[in-house]
Amino acid sequence: MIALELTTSQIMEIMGRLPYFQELGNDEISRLAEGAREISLKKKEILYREGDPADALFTVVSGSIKISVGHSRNQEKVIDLVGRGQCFGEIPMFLHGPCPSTAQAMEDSYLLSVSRSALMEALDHNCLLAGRMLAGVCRRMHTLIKDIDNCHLRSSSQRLASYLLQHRPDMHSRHYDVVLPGSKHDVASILGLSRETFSRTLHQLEEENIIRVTGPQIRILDVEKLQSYNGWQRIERPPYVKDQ
Amino acid sequence: MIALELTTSQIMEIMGRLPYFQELGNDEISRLAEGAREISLKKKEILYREGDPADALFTVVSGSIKISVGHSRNQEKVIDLVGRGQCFGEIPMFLHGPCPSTAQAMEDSYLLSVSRSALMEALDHNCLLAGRMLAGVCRRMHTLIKDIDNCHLRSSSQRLASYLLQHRPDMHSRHYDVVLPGSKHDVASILGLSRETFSRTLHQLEEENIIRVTGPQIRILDVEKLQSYNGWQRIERPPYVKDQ
DNA sequence: CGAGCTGTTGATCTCAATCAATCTGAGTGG
DNA sequence: CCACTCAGATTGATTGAGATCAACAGCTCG
Repeated sequence: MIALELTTSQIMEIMGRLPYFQELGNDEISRLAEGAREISLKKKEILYREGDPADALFTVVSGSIKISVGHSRNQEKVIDLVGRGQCFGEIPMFLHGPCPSTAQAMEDSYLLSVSRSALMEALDHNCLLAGRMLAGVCRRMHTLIKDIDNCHLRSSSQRLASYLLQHRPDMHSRHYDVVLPGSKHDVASILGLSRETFSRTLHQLEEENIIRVTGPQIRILDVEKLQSYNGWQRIERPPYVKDQ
Repeated sequence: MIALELTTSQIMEIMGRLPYFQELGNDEISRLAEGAREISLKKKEILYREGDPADALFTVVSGSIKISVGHSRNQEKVIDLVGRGQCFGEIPMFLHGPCPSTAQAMEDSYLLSVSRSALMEALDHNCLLAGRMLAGVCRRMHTLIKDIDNCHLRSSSQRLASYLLQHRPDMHSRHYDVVLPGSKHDVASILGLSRETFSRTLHQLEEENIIRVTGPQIRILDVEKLQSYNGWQRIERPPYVKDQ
């Protein structure tokens, strides 16, 4: 992990283009930039571990970061894959507690970190920023809930189908591509499957001509069949009646 | 679902005591109260379902609410049990989208709802409120992440042990009680177990004199053994070496 | 009382984890 | 250019934990 020496104005330049901070007042950004650092991570490098203290919010400028739990127990479960422009680390920031998760670079990445003090200062004066952060955190929570729902579906093919349908660009597209946001291992972990099961399930759906897999790209050929996996089982079991 | 006819001043009285809104300016509260309604729910009554539109934030004044997903598919997975003073419904509120989950009263309950317009108005002017809501949402996300981690642990006894340890009042207490926040069925669902497996696991730990179960109350007798379930398995598998 | 709900216990079965082996392609260096 | 390594992905065989099915015990409530 390398902290680069950029000038404040360079950092402001970068921040001004990030979703959270764009269109904020120039003085606001400059104060935030005072508490900001740029961080360079090599592929596989770990930014923080579960339980570490934290006093900064991170934004991905380039590259991608894997957020996971259970890393220390050797039972990694991926909860999010954060791409460029997105933020992470809100939880320890606002709860003033240790990190609940581990953050690891999936490829060489540049991050911008903003210190808690600078951020809190900005939040005290700028409601626009607060609103964006609320929306941001809610969005993360929403995908988390979707993933929980997904992992709770019984069969592996249902989970995969549901995942692929979640990434449908719009309600009416019948064919579309999904590019896996990480290695098959990591995506399997998001789905709560072992990499082996994930691989098998992928091939199973391919056999049935529902999808076509080309490396990390999955082309959806038959949305209806995919949905039938998902919407299946509408058990309307008759109520149990004793002696009848 | 009954919307009671309370006077604005009565609502202000109630709001002033809720965590999110206490200590806000009187004029702020009165404007929020304009957009507020009190809602009465009977036990088992559903406030909203997955996919419903929503334009209000809810706070539990008394009673308790179960938040779950997959309700419509007959595969309910409980993601949160919300008690008095706590808020829910932030996600559709800030994402301007449909509810990702279902909210159902676990007992007769009173709620206060605040309309989106009133809340947004307040957030635009009051950074204190925004900060509290950020902390609130982050806290919910934090427990969500803990639960995901938990459900990903292999054995049922590990999950139960981890759950019970999460509710330890402080790091040093060796004996303590955990009162289940809902029916065994619902708690089992939080742990990602069937109620049958949950029951069996409970009795298994009781057999080993680690806990004592009395209805919804669980007394922890042996924290160390409980921790050994959790911290167990520190697989330090030697790296695979071919022909050696 | 009987209906309905929650929780318990027993028997069975299924699906995904696990172990193990192989394959592929990218990267490295002689 | 080939040999070698290494990480990721795949495929096969096995198995065990937990879901499911089934029956029942308590309990509360009208």
